[in-house]
Amino acid sequence: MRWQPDGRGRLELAALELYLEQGFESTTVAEIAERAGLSERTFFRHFADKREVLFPGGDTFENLIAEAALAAPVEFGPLDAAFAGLEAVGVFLKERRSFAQKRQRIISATPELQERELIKLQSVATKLQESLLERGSSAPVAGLVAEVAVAVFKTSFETWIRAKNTSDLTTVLRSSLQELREATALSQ
Amino acid sequence: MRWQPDGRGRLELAALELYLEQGFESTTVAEIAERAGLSERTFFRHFADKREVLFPGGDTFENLIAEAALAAPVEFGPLDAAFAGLEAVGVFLKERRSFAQKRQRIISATPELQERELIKLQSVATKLQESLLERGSSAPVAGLVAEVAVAVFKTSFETWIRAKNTSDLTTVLRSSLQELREATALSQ
DNA sequence: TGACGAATGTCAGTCGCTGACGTTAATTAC
DNA sequence: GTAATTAACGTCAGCGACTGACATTCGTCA
Repeated sequence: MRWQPDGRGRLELAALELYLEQGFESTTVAEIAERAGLSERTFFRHFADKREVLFPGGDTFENLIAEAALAAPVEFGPLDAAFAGLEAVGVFLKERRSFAQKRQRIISATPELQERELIKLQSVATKLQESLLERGSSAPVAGLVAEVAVAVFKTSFETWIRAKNTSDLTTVLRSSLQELREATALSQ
Repeated sequence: MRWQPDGRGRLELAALELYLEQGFESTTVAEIAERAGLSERTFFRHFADKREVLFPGGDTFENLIAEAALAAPVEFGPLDAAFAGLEAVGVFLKERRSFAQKRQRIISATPELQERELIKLQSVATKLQESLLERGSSAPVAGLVAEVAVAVFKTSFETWIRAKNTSDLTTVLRSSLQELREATALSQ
């Protein structure tokens, strides 16, 4: 075989390493390609741009959430259904915490990458909204709840990533939901 | 005087027009500068990049929200304080609806610009969080509520922009908050 | 008048990214 | 088993976003 296997994976690994070593901005796509033993042009065949290499998996993430939300018990309201979706991610990330931490360190240091992450979360919200619509929510409620659920996810994820002990994202999610309910309850 | 006045303003106007006429991606910074009677280099002295020209005002927006949230009555809980901040934006945008619509048409057509908009909203959330902290909220609650408030703002703003009749953003915000409270209330 | 600073211009250069075209290797068809 | 097809990669040329360095013009103020 002329080519080493899994060129795409090698590019992802090389990019992660170089972004950690030198920072995102001072790393060149040519450098990444070189470390992966490929050409720059090939990098752009695998990834739309220099940032996308840090966001693999495409829409598997969104689909995971959407499906789990859809599969939630019928008696669940939209918010609980949405959270059933988010908890599926919690399970998914359980084994990948250290990778997620490395990745997040890079993203936190780079506004460009934060933008990309935010738009990914936005598409999660959109997908989630569709699920809630299918479950019978009205359009305004589905949009609102999806957006709010993702907002809660953001804060929970951040807490989970920063935690010293290896905590459970699902647990954090549940307590955030609890806090949300308290904060939205009308003060009596 | 050698230079026409308000170069920056001319660049903003030229950019808005060209983005509307030809789309964001097929518009060149050189074109914008030319229409404004300036050089490309000068464009980049006024704006960090090609997108930023659509987001003028810097952080006046965030400050407006943060201050209004801070000025809310002491007896308000964090969520209501946050909404007091958002309503200040509602007032601010009242007279600028048609401009906001043009701008939003461009943004909606361009993922790159959506990314930028999202990170602006993120910095609003951060600023808002600081206000809530000053009001005495705990860190987790402030973060959560700020994030959720901005999420509600996003859906309200979208509704307001799309409305056929010239509705009031503040009104939309209030009804969204009401919907949020219903959605988070435990189903009895 | 002359020194200084603010806004702009010019130029060269790097880097992200794309289109066009050619090459190699595995697979599939016959 | 050979030929056609396809998938993955390489090379090259080129555009456009963005930056650094240096020069210029104009208003201002001593």
